[in-house]
Amino acid sequence: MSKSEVEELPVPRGGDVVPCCPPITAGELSQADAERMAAMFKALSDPVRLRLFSKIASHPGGEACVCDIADVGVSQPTVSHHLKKLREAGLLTSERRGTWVYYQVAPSVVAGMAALLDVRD
Amino acid sequence: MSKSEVEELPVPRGGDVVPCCPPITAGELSQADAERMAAMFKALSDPVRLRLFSKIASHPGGEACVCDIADVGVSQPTVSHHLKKLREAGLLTSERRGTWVYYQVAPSVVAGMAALLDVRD
DNA sequence: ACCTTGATTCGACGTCTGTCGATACAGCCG
DNA sequence: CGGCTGTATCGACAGACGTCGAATCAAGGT
Repeated sequence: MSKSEVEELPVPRGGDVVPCCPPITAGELSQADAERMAAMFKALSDPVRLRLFSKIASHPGGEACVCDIADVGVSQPTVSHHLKKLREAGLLTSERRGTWVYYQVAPSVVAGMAALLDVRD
Repeated sequence: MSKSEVEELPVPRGGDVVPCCPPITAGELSQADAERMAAMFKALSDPVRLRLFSKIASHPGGEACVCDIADVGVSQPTVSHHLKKLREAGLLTSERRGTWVYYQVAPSVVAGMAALLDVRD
């Protein structure tokens, strides 16, 4: 087994919109859908991760170097740990360019979360 | 101190839209905003809570009796515990009518979460 | 080669969280 | 009143989580 670790969610790249789940008002979530979505919400359920995510999302192009966003009040290993969590949840992708590592938001995945929360009544 | 417990977020009722936070692409979240939003995402970060929430949201009128949604595979005290968490996060309100307790979704709060995740690029 | 800088992994620690059974509370109905 | 049903609280416990310092890996520069 070459990947016994936490399974990394596949991250769709490009402009394709991935309808992860119907709006939550459309019907009950299945057990499987609930677990997948819960994992994504859990990734954003920490203030540090939320700030890291917002720093990346608000950077031009939706991407940022770790060194640009590391100032969130915790140690640098902790920042790395949180970025890994966000990446494993499929909300971010990472790419090494020379000395630095750049993280990008996965827009379609985040849009899927927003679509789930469409509760207009 | 009459409420030394977990502080319950105020739940706006009625049709008024509450712009909790600007889209996450608009700029970095402040520490305080990050903590408030993280608390909401944390409330939806559990599969059981997500299924309870979806059952209520998909009920007509966005409200449901506990007895109608309690079948999610965990014990009744655990269901009650999760509903309390969702209520404390401001995502649900509760109301006792006779023997039964009805939970309703707080649409504007959920809409605020969705607005935060507006990451169109 | 070596050292420096950026980033990840490792190991440990205290805290928070989800779960349960037992118990208590709130209304209805005989 | 006394029992019954629906819901909430309590106390306990195992497992997950966030954090850190130390160590390791990756690229560049001198």
